[in-house]
Amino acid sequence: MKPIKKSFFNQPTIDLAKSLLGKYLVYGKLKGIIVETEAYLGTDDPGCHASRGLTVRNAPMFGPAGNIYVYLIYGMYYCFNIVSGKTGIGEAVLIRALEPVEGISLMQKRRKTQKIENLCSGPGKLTQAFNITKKHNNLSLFDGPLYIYDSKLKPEISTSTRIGLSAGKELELRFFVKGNKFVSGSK
DNA sequence: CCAACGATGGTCT
DNA sequence: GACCATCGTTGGC
Repeated sequence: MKPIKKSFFNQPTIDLAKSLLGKYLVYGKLKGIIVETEAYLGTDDPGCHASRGLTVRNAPMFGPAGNIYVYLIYGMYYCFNIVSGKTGIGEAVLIRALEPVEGISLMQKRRKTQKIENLCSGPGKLTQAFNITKKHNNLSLFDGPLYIYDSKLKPEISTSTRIGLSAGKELELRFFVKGNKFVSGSK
């Protein structure tokens, strides 16, 4: 098991959002299977942070594919995104949920719960479980400490509208593993 | 079960 | 000063 090749991130953002399902997110001894993602499509997508052009906050989204974009939401939680598309267009994939695989006891400690289904089943939960913060903003997935590992899993993919948006909510850009109990909102 | 709501702070107007 | 790509708790049934 090793980090996925760089060319994997060069596919179109919607394809990448689907392809990431079933892959591993790895940080030290922590590992989880990506089971839920959302695509954000640059300046033409009203739900995307990049829709109003380059700002201090969204600058990492305009960087090269495979970089990391982390931002603070509601003053308390971080969201973890993988930058996608060509440099300068502001696209990214939000990682919304993971199925915990390794390092579960540490995740339980950080999340203050024993319940496995509640460790990484939401964008704010998984960053808490993995201790992903603003210090990871604008790093790349090739230089550590965070990596995407390849897998041979071929999950069945379901689609829906994105969650929590006020603009662009009609677009079907959320992708998740069908029937997986670690997807957000599954309780 | 589920709907409503408050916490909390950076970013942008 | 308003707006969030959220979550845990509360209080109703």
